[in-house]
Amino acid sequence: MTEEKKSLNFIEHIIEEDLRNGMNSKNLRFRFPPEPNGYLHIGHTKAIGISFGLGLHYNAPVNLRFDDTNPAKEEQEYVDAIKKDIAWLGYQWDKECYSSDYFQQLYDWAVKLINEGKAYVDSQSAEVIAEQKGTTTEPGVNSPFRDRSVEENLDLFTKMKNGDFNEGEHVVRAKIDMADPNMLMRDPLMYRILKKSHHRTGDNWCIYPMYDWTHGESDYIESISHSLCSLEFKPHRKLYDWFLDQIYTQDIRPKQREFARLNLSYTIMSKRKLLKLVEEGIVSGWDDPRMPTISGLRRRGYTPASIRKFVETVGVAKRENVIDVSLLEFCVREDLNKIADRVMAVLDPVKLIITNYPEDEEEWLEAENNPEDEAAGFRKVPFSKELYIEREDFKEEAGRKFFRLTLGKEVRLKNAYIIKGENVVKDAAGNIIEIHCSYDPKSRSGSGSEESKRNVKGTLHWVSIKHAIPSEVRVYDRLFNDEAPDSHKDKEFMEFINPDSLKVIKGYVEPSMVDAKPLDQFQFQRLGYFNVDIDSTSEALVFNKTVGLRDTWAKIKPVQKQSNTSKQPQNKPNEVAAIDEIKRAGKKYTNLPDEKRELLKSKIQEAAKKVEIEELVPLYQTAAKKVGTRIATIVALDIVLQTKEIRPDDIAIEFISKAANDDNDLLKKEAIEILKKYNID
RNA sequence: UGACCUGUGAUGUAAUGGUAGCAUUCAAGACUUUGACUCUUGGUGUAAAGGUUCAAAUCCUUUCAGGUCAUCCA
Repeated sequence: MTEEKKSLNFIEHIIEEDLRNGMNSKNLRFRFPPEPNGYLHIGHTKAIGISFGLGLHYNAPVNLRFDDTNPAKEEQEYVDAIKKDIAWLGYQWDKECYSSDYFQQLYDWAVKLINEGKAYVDSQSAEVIAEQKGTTTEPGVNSPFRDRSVEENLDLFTKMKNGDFNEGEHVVRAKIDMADPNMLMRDPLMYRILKKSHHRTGDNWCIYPMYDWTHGESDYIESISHSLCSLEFKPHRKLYDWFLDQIYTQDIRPKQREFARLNLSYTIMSKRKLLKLVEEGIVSGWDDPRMPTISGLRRRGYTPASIRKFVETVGVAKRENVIDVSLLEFCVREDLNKIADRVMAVLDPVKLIITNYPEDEEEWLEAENNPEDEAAGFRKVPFSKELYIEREDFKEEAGRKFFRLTLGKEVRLKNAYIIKGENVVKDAAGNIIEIHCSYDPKSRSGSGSEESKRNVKGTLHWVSIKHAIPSEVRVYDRLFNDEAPDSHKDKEFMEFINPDSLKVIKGYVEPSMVDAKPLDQFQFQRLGYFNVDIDSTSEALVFNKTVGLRDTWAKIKPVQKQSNTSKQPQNKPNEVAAIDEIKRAGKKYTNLPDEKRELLKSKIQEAAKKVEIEELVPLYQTAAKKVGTRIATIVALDIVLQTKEIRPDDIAIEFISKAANDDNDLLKKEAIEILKKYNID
């Protein structure tokens, strides 16, 4: 163990405190309890990372427990997939457990509760029980069956177990308090009748325990010390503890603690919604490389180490969060940079002819596999008179910031020679079909000559046409165009699907790639990280783009006018800054006293002069839940209209009217004033 | 109009009454046979108001904002 002082998260603080209070660290034990009803996704990795990370930190065992109490939704297929994914991530569980293994114990304890008058059989319908529950502001009423005798309860429970009743005829409920402010304490269900085969217990049971009755008791059976789950289970804690109180006799008593779940920008995380993407054919399956599932990420080329690093970096706390995908991307790049061999591939080719290079000559030049890893060694790449280079790497003439090939300028071909652009050949439509250039024979990389060391500003990657292997390359973009596709009250997440999330293109890779095997990872130099897809064969190579390289050039080059209208507007830096300014101001707006608010307003107005209406609309939409941002956006819109001297168009009107009907008075006031100003009803 | 939870730069997370730190993003620069990597530098922050204290992000009060809770789901 290193002496390194890492800051602790709040869960570790809790554990440290328990240890200080006399808990033996040998009694520490954690668990990860997935329900086997779907595939694991990046959100689950946080929970996995927390519990298994704690196990590693404290050298404590971590159980993998399948929470399989609902045979209607669960299948063995998912159990297998979950185990595979966790193992792939690099975590080792101690025991493999199943809630279903505890059905008998749970049943026995339920009998004990009935005997003690703490549970009863209710014979009402689901609807009636729901009605009697009351609401968050009104207490519920007792079931007429609440005071059945122990004998009757026992008899009915036995018959339920024996299959004498149909589904829905009876349930078992804990007898707690129908007036408790916590809805979960209002006589929660413990058992329901389900005449379904279970993937492990078969037809042994036709009554199945509910989550609340199962979870804490399972933790107890397994001697879990700290039972960590996500925040939405916070209200369940009271019940968790109540159930434990009924059966608890030993020293070790599990503790439930809750953390905020992971949200990723431009991503959805709900199993139900992911399933919809699969079912509607938006993606090719659960392992489609665009999916946020572990299997999708694996196929896309993400490494276990990068995902573990991501989870670790993201941290643990109790507040709602949205993590930017750029952090995930950073984590893969960081890992792949160290381990991926570099190769050359051209994805958008244009022919380059070296006029003074001998016709039939070919040379096999030495290329370094990975400058970050000396052990990676070298390989040979073939050079010849006719090459492909990236179309984007040539311009007939260009400004001084363009470091690539232009007419009359020199650049280096990576691992090869320095060349100079001479002239171009165009087709009838004016498209460049060939670039002619000359090379400096003495400038070969690694030859040791003066010329080989000459410094030219640009270096291009290339492939020899004769030797290159044509391959399929799948280039992915985010699946959704919206930062938070499932947080809009008035819009379905499906509306934000990016139609260009997959582009299949034909690329040319260097011949060393013949031996590439599925899931092998490479850096296509100057382009990004790519891996070999599982669809790939030795006859037809298929690559996935894992992630691009960081590209500072792309940010400064002028945006080309292209037809892809679905892309978000490429903001110029000062507009981005202005939008940020508005966002930031909005965040504070509602909390300020009036005078300060005026000050903030003038700030917003200043910033608003630099933006367009089109940029305000999405800002308003993403801020659906943030009142301050909505107000700031409306204030900004007002100024935009004024300074540009335009009347609001339909979009703007819709946008203002929506604001005028908002619950927040401040926002309402601002919006109504604008409507008045332009005489709109 | 209840109960519970949560508010720290753009994003995420530290500081447990004592110097607001780290990572990512962004910006500028150095280096470069990858406009990558690496390195240097820089910007933005404790929701608001009041109180306790020598000292408050931290404790108290109020306000504001966000979230969760009424499946025979987990």
